[in-house]
This record gives sequence, structure tokens and C-alpha cells, in this order.
Amino acid sequence: MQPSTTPPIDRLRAAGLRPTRQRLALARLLFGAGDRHLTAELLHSEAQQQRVRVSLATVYNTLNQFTQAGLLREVVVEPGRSYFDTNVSNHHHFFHENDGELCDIPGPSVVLGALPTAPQGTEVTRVDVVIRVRNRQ
Amino acid sequence: MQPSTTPPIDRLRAAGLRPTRQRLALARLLFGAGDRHLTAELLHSEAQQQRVRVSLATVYNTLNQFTQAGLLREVVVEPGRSYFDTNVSNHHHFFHENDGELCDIPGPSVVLGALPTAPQGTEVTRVDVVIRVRNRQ
DNA sequence: ATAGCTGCAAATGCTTTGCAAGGCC
DNA sequence: GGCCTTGCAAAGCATTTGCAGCTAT
Repeated sequence: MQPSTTPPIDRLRAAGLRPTRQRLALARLLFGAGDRHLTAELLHSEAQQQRVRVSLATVYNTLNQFTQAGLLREVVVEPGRSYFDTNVSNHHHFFHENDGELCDIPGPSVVLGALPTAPQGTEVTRVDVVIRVRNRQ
Repeated sequence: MQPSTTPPIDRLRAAGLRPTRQRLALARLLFGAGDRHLTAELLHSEAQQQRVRVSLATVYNTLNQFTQAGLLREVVVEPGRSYFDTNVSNHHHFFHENDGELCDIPGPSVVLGALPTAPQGTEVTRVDVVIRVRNRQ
């Protein structure tokens, strides 16, 4: 995927989020370079490297707000670490157990056949497929 | 699945774990009642209810040892919470977003069609499918 | 002007660890 | 007896929260 064509400021406005300096800076880092899988810690250190003054707490809050607004998707693959994925379309992931890296699987190359029906009174919100891989010994 | 037929003490011995009072008690709780999905906290409180003196730290250590020995499987669906599954065979899960409950999907009712090939130099260790469901509004 | 953000530091929640005391072989 | 385990409390992380000050609109 190429960098988004929607300017960050419009993305934020469209999501009902006030475009503050911090949010804009984070949005640029997140959406300016194709699909990314970032932890809060990682995004925070990227921001610091670019001389953007943002506290870690704000990074967390911002990631949660973006996720709630549908701009990001949270992916949990390891206890005690959350990844945020800038690709919110339907797709799945490879998870490298050795280096803790997450990467997209192009949508159509995983085929889910028959899905079981959801339990009584519930509806499916999402199907997550994670293929865990390890370096071949 | 019915309660295991292998006595806890033999399970532990087979896994190379010394059958101490605490491990035996936890093994009975875990494997004595069919397939279960427990957090450390939950298992600890069950143990307390049964008047089994075990510290939470020991519950954590024990769950990790059991997992490493292949008696349990760790499932991560929410940040900051680990579930341990007594069913270590190949199967997938429903996750109820409302009550945080995890339940098994009988093996053959999820059909994974074409899987993408693992990236260069890696091999697949596991494929996790989580179907997230929510109470129908 | 004012409602909404941000920063900082403190609080929280889950999990791990260090070390002395205890228990299995 | 010797070594592995346990308990407790303390430490460790990742994440959230409270509140005073700041900032878009």
C-alpha cells in the first residue's frame, strides 16, 4: 500500500478528533509511510527522534482514540504488548516469534472456508488469523 | 472432551515435573473437568475456594511450566490478560467481547483453505484463529 | 470563552523475580 | 542430604488516570 492520500488533518477532522499538534505529528508518522505495525513505545521513540515533543501517555491516549475512531486496528499477539496496525481493511498476520515482528498477509491468500455459526444471540465482529512462524532451525 | 483419564501425578512425571502438592492440586483443577480456559487469577481463586494453599506467584510459575511442558496452551486475545487452555490439540476459539469469555470451536468447523507460504527461512509453528463475537444489539 | 487536549507523575494491573524456608527423591 | 519448589514481598513492565495548565475553535 502506498502512503495515504488523505491529508492527516482531514483524517482527524473526519474522525471527529481535534487536530492538535501532537495528533497531527503522530498521524503523519503512522499514515505517511504505508502499512505499519507499531507499539506505543516504538511510536513514541520515533516521535522523539523527529524532535516532536509528545509524552508517552499522550501516545497511548492517541493510539486508543485513533483505534476507537477506526483509523487503527489493535492486534494482540503477545501478552504484555499491543500492536497497532495502520491497515484497517480485512486482512491477517504473520507473527515472527523470534523477533516479535508482525506483518500483513495479503488479503486473498488466506482462505477461510466454512465458518462456524456464532453462539446464540451473538454476532461476529471480527475474525483474526495469526500465523506464527519461527526461524527454521 | 471428558475429564482426562491420565492421573495428574503421571502427567506431571511424564512432563518431567516433580509432583508437588501445589502442582498436583492445580493439575486436578485444570485437567479434572474437561476443557477449560483460565486466567492465573481465576485458577488462584478456585484453588483458594478449595482450601488449597497456593500463592499467586506459584500459580503463574506453574502455568508457565505446564505451558512449556506442553500440558497447556497460552492464548492471547486481550492486552493485559493471558488465558491458558487445557485443550492443546489443534482448534480455534470464539472470544466474547462482552464478558471476556473464551470458548473452543470444535476442530473441523473452521476450514482454513489456502494458507500463504511462510516467509523465507521460517516455518509455521501454529495458526491461531479467533472469532470475536459480541451480544447482538 | 470554553470544551477538549496534553504533560507529568502517580496509580494500576498483570506478571516475574530474589531469596530464605520447606518438601520430594 | 541435596536440589528443586514454594511463599512472600518487592520489583518490573505496559498501560491508564488525575489534575493543573494549555490550545483549538
